[in-house]
Amino acid sequence: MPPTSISPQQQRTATEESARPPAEEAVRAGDAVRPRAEEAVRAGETIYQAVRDRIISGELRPGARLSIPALAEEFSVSRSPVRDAVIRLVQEGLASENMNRGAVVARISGAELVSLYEAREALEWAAARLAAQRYTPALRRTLLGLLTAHRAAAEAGDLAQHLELDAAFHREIRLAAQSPVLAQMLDGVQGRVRLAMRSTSVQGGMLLAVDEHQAIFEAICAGDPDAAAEAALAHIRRLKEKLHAGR
Amino acid sequence: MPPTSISPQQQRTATEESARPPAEEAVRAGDAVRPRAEEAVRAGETIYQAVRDRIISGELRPGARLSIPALAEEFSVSRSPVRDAVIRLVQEGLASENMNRGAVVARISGAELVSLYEAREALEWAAARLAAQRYTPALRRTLLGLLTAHRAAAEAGDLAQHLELDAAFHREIRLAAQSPVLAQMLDGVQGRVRLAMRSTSVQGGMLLAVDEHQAIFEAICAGDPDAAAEAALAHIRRLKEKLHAGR
DNA sequence: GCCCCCAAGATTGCATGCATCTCGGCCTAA
DNA sequence: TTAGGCCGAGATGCATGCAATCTTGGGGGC
Repeated sequence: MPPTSISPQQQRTATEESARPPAEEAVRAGDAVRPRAEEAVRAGETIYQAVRDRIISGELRPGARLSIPALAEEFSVSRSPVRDAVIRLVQEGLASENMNRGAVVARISGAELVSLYEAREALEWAAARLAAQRYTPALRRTLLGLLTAHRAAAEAGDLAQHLELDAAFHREIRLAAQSPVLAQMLDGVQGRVRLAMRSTSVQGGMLLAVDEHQAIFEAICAGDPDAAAEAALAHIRRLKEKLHAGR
Repeated sequence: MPPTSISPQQQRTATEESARPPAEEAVRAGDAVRPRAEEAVRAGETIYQAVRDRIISGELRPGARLSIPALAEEFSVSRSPVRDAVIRLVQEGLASENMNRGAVVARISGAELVSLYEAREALEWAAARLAAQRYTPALRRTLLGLLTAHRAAAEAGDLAQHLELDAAFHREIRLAAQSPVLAQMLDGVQGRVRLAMRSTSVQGGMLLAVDEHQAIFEAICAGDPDAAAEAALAHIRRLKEKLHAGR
């Protein structure tokens, strides 16, 4: 299939690949007047999501150019929706741009990474507290499953699985906190942290991370917000201090 | 003067008001080859700032339409930079949009306001801690000046001054924290909180706020991060609980 | 009288044109 | 050889065109 392709959804100038299917326009008889196109998502939204995924997954490294014409051609759209997407990525801090020189995937400096962790400390602290306050047995089951899998992965030394399950654990907690603003901020921080990790590869302590997660888990299940918050804080703070050391 | 006017800076299609100054092009002799136009800011940036100010200042109420053609005409630019600005405002949470129906100034629901305060609790908690760690005498002087003026305003019952000085106090602390990510998040939260206050007018406790600020101030000046964080937390938490009550 | 349908007007989202800007390579001069 | 400036290719930021969609008010059907 072609590299990627946005649902046409509207606007078919038919400049190239004209030869449009002649009478295909009429929908098969019996159909409703308009299938309504389920959701009708904007092209700009699709591109935003796609490029964001590439940045966070590491497919696009820090410093990589986000060329608007190139992306436009790749997604088979004009430059407008691509521009919209890039603007959003810049606003989000995942890309940075210089006047008249386009945007590049952001390079997270050491100082900014520390700042990110300072923010993350506070946010995870709050999220764990709220999660403990809003504890449900379903949460316990979910977290327990993640923890078990995580410990197995850590003992096996599976780094990819570790990263995946670590992120999943934190994601569950911020979902359980049921605070959309907190969750959105943590999402943003998480994305930028992952981006930064492409540059400064500070990893390790997989089993220690599992133990700390377990402490958070136990405090949440005990319905002890203060203990949960403290455990989360200690966990993130340790990661932050590893950054200082790893510098 | 015309309502607003973006620095032309580039692009002069010369559709209207053509009659361009003929030989004015050549700079006065002796000048550098190019004055470089100081900063050369984008039109979209100017519009973003302007509309953002209007939203936060309350000139544009929640629910007000952000009509792209109307704004384009007002600022005497095309729709493109206006579109860019609106996209950024939506991304920031100050506006919301429905597919094919444009954007409106965001209506912050009660639930979202609570969530905003949950996040603000955490962020102010962290900012006060960092400010205490990074204490300098200059910070002491600045905060002391603000506190004195704030107390006077509160005793005089000057609501506008109270709001102004309250915001200034918190701004100083998040500057003193020297954590760009934290500061940016607090900015975003603060903007949306102000927006929400347009709908749910819960105010009061000016003198109490001053007292709480003083407690934060004293802890910071004492170089006690834990006490500063706790004082800030208590301050925001009280405001949050007033929301619950005021509902 | 009330409701549904529909057409006009306005607006959105995307496509595209265009002037300016930046950057790389090449040429000239020291 | 190296420093410095000129030129061209490509990209950016803004302007504008256009089809599809949404909104709104009035007319016809019940």
